[in-house]
Amino acid sequence: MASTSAAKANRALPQRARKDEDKEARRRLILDEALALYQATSYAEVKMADVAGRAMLAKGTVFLYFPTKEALFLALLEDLLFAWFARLDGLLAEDTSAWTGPRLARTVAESLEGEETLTRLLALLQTVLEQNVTAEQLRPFKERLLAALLRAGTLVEQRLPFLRDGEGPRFFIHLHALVTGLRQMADVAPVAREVLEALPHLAPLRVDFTAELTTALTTLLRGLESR
Amino acid sequence: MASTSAAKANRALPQRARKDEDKEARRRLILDEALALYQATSYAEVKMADVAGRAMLAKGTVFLYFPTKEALFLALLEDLLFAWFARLDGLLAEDTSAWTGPRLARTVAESLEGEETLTRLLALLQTVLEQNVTAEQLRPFKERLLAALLRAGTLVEQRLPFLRDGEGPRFFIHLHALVTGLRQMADVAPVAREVLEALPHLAPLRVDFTAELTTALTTLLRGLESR
DNA sequence: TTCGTCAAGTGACTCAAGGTCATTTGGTCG
DNA sequence: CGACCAAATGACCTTGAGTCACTTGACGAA
Repeated sequence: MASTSAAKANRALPQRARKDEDKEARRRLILDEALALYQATSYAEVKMADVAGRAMLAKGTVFLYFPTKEALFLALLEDLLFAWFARLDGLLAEDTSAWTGPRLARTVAESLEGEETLTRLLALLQTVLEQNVTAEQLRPFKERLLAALLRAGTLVEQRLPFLRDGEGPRFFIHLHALVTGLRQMADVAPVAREVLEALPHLAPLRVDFTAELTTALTTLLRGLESR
Repeated sequence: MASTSAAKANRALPQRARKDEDKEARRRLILDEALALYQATSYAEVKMADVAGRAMLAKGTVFLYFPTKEALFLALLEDLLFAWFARLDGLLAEDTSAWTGPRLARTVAESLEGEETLTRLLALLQTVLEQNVTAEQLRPFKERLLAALLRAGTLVEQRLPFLRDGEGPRFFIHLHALVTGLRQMADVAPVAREVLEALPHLAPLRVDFTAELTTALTTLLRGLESR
């Protein structure tokens, strides 16, 4: 548990974060350390004690900033998810001419290419993260999600002339489902990976996330276009 | 933890299951009790001690039949999943004439209509169940899955003339992804349900599993047909 | 029928990890 | 400079999965 860059950032902070900005910095620090651990392992393997250790804080302190492990990871997901939405909005706003289905499919799939952490967290959302969180913690997330969904949905409807009213947001519902499902299939647990690699004839069960998402979205949009 | 029908079945068994058939019956009993608890609550809320209690067995005995909680639920999923595949195979074999995309979409979606437990477990597969299971336990599952996928995929290719080689199995990959994702969105945790019900404007975030699966599959298949 | 054997069954125990809280202490302000 | 108080601490609590030394019922042999 060597000193990390984030831990260094911590030492720059006063020992007690009394100003709101210091609190925010410490919160960020905890999120960063949790993220680093999660990227290296899995949700179950990330221990709250380790997060605290890496951030050079006592375990109890972490619980001052996040009431549960699930709340911590929900906050992490929130950061990544809405950052992605913002980036996608940018891509959709860049070119206001009419788009083709395949172009949208590619744009979306590629925008998720490097977002393994985001998509892994997304797959945890309903089965894990929403399990130990209060309604008060969940509400703002859902509110932001809806807003982002409607905004991005509207943009998509503007780009794709063949979309009918309300099909933009629905596109994102299906996207969410596909991302969740495909990420689970593509990013298998070490045991599963071992099994799949040991038995070559199981190759059809292996899934390339971006490739599969692209074809699924392309097909889905072609289906909408050809009515 | 009153006596259940399965517990009654247990009492009909000898106290020690020495014959293979008795062992199998006891194994089934444990699975049935775990299923009953899971249907009433959630994976996290099912305690191994409760499963044992309902089956009128000591906790240690349950671990004689299933090495981990995850292995128990994987076995449960295996039962339900391959029973469903068998039923779907039946439906696909019933009428050997050419099918339309919407017909297949409806058939599949409806065959999953009453399978909430199956689809909920499926959504747990990669994020939870494969986490604490050995490769030896997982291999037979994956083998059976591949076989079922190829068989059902072949049948689908035979019914839908517009499908190209290998697109039958791929259809099931996408189906798996959609089912996993949509189930997670439709079957939200109690907290999430509370939030969504308290705030009517969040209605767009609610998902009707069968309806959404049907439209997604229909659109997907139309996309394949219109090339 | 009885008895020895041994695997099935048991439940008290261990262990790990999330979460709590009485106590300590550093920063701020009068 | 000292009092105050919220931030920080870490020993402790709780819960639940999983273990294992011991008990016991089923069955075959005598």
